Amino acid sequence: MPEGPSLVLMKEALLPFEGKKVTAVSGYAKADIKRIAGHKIKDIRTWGKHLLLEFPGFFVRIHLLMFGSYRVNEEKDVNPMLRLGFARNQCINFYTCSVKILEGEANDLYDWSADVLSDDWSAEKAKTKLAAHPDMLVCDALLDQDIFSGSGNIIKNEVLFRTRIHPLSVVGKLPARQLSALIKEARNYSFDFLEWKRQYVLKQHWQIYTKKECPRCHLPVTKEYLGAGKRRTFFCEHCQQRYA
DNA sequence: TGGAATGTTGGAAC
DNA sequence: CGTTCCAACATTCC
Repeated sequence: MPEGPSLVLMKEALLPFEGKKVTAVSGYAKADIKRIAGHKIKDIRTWGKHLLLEFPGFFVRIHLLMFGSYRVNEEKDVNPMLRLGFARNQCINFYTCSVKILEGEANDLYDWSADVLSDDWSAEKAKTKLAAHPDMLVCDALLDQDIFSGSGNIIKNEVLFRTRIHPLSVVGKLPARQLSALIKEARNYSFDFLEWKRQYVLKQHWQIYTKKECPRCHLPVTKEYLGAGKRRTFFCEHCQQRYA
């Protein structure tokens, strides 16, 4: 489910509820979700992997983590973390997710220039942030939500393959051209991901993620658990150059 | 069949 | 006390 592009699709599915009043709230989320009742949803937006439901004076932040899911106007067999009821029996259900309520306006708390899918995305700012972390591995950089908000493990793997950069390359050692390509492709692949996911054909377009053989040179793909979070990483030793 | 995983956090352990 | 590690998450996939 949950890399940035999947959140954009979720937002699209929820858009019909913008401007609608929440008439009932339930769920086992620990946050004070009752206060949502009676308020109209002012705005629905995303920041990376965060879904933001804006109400007057506060907003709800939903993160699907690894296993989260949602349903519109239907129920799953498990209890929802958060259920929002509307007129005429309409509802939104969120399952197995993180729900937080934050005070004020989302605009005051989020920097949309970090969101790889945002109209406000700034490649320049990403470059500045990367320059501030010269020792960081590129496989970690592409998972850093302050630099590439919305990028996840699939995007990481595919972007590194497309740019032919080895995951253990060091940010500060990347030649300017490769650094620019990395930043550009993080956004570019995210939009490909979005459209492929929309068409239910995402998986068939994976070039390296979960693959056994490199599509370029046909040598076996290497699979290792790399980076600070030891995340699953697929790469081609032959086609992806290591800058270290 | 069940181990691993598109993710993050909170708290234990050191 | 800073850093690291790991479990947990009313799950789903292959």
